Amino acid sequence: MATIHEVAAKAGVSTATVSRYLRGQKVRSAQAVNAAVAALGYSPNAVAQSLKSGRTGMIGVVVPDVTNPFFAAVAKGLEQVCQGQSFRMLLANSGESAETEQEILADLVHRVDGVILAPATEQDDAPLQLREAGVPAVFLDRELAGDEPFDAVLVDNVGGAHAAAKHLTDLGHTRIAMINGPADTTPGRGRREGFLAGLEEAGIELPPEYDLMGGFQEGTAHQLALQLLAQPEPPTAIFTGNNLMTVGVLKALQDMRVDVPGEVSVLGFDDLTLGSLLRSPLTCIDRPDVEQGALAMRLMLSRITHDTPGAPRRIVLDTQLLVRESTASPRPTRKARR
Amino acid sequence: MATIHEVAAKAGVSTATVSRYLRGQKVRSAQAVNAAVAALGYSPNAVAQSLKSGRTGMIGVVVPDVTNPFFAAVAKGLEQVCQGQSFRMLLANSGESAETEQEILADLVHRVDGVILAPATEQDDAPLQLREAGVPAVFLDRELAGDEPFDAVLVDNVGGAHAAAKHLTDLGHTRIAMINGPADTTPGRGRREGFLAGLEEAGIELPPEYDLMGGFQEGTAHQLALQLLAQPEPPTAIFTGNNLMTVGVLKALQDMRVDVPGEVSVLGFDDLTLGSLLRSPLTCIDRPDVEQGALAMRLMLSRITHDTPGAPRRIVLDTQLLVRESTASPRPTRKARR
DNA sequence: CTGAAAGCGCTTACAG
DNA sequence: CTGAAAGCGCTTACAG
Repeated sequence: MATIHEVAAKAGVSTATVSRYLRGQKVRSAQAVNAAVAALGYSPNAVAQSLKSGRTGMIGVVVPDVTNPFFAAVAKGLEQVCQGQSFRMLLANSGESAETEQEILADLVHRVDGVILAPATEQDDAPLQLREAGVPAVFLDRELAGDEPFDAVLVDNVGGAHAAAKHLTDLGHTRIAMINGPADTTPGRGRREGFLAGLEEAGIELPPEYDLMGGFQEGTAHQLALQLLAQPEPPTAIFTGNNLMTVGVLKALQDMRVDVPGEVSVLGFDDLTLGSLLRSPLTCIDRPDVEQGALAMRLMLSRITHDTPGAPRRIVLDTQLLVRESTASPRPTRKARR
Repeated sequence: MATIHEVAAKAGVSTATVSRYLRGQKVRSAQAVNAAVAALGYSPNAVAQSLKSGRTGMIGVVVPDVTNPFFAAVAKGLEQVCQGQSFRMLLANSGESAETEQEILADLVHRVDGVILAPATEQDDAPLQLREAGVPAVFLDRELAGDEPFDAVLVDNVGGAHAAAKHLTDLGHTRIAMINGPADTTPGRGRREGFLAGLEEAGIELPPEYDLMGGFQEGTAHQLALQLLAQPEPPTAIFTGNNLMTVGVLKALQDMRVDVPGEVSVLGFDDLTLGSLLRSPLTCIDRPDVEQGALAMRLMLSRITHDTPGAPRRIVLDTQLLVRESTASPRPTRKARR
């Protein structure tokens, strides 16, 4: 690949002049420089530019799993904003592991202008190194437990889960179970809190055997759902902590030939891509996922390009109860399944 | 952030010694250097290292849309292999636009060690610049029309679509429609070719009014499906060119209250994430998507790290017909819908 | 083993 | 407007 020196030589000028020409400054030899650039197919080396400027034009994005449609949608929002401002995304998967996340951040710290991340847990201290290194960070959908102030774009987990509980109790359910993700993550904790509060308002308890927790994954939710169905008194409604868990539960119910919502109502936090095409179109707590990504990126870029100072901003997006067909009033009589 | 100079000063050695120590060489002052590194929280600047070495440790990945679950799955495969070899992925969306792709590639060319991409069209010549720049390229799921030899990891579009046609004709369908993506893309062309061949074997034609084409998107497929249903003699079976188009068609059929497979059978190329949970579990042409990504990344890394020379490799993965419940024999009698 | 020095490819005050 | 020169933060032959 041609360097600026070759262009300068060919055009009979100094590298400074070539550099200036490329940055749009007036130069006497514009003609010659332009010709040389074209002839050599020259484009400046971005790595060298970064070393000089200290800017890389890249935003690191660390998510637990790109395959999760929620994060895919978020990535789309991030990308849209990013691209418009000629920044690029450096995408990495932490796989919900704090160690992996730590490695990724250490590697990213010098090659990005900022990091947008969904930390593995709320106790995670890996992100603190970003602050020490002076790299702007924006938390996405999750934050840290400490009172370290960071920018964050979140969703109203408590409110959403509260609405979910209300919907189920309003329908008349009393035997309600929750299959949720880890309580040491922002969504896990918030959704639990909101759901319990909602149940309590209706005077309903969540007995331990209905209070199940696992990774935010399809597989674990599938198992937990089977466990639930095997109980002497299975619930008539299940609230699931995220989209992946909803899928696991729906598959378990389908495997066991349990009718939804006839025998069991299902309400998920987060919609499914094909929510409306399902055998039982999913009732869910919906939220603006693409927008969440777009907001996070805008927040980041305003920090970087306008060098916006000031206190961290915490944006909390509203959720919406989307009533479809996977929830209904419980049947008057029910027998335990086995 | 601390530099190697500060570490050297603190340890009372030269920067060369610090550098050597960090690369695992034996140095007399290991103790002191180690202490200085720790005290300053030093980590080498990856950008500077790249400038020296010419290696960036990054692989550019350019796809039309990360939100498409197929590409999300591919991205997962790419990521898994990548991470294991301590490379990072620089992900960009071309949005099916050759211009955007061109810009992205121009920007990426200096900051990545290789590019894995799904070109917007087969006539696209943007990727040729990668070759000129000496940047290894691997085509993913799509290739170029010319006989430019490039590495590629593809899927057997012709064979898969052929099997799809056979399945439908075997069921007894004769009025079969195809809603496919652009013929100037590898999948669009191949699937068309295979499907037509399959129909022909059964002595069935594809009349122009059953031969619909649009972008590989949900929206266009939705419209085209409505168009199909409005015809005096609508088809009894529809083959869709990709997952997004399948969703569009299924939604259109649901909107119009058309029973699947009672009134219309649907067979899609590529599975849907929730294929089994749908109202009519989808019969489809399935393929190993995560593996396709993993293979592409392995191919890329073998080019880069082993500096493997030799002719371009073209890997074509097999597809599999997955029969579920969205296809059935046509009803003996049918009336036109309106 | 070690350090001084050159150089990766740029950009930008500093003189002119 | 222009060029020589310094410097961004590293690494690595080259002498010692």
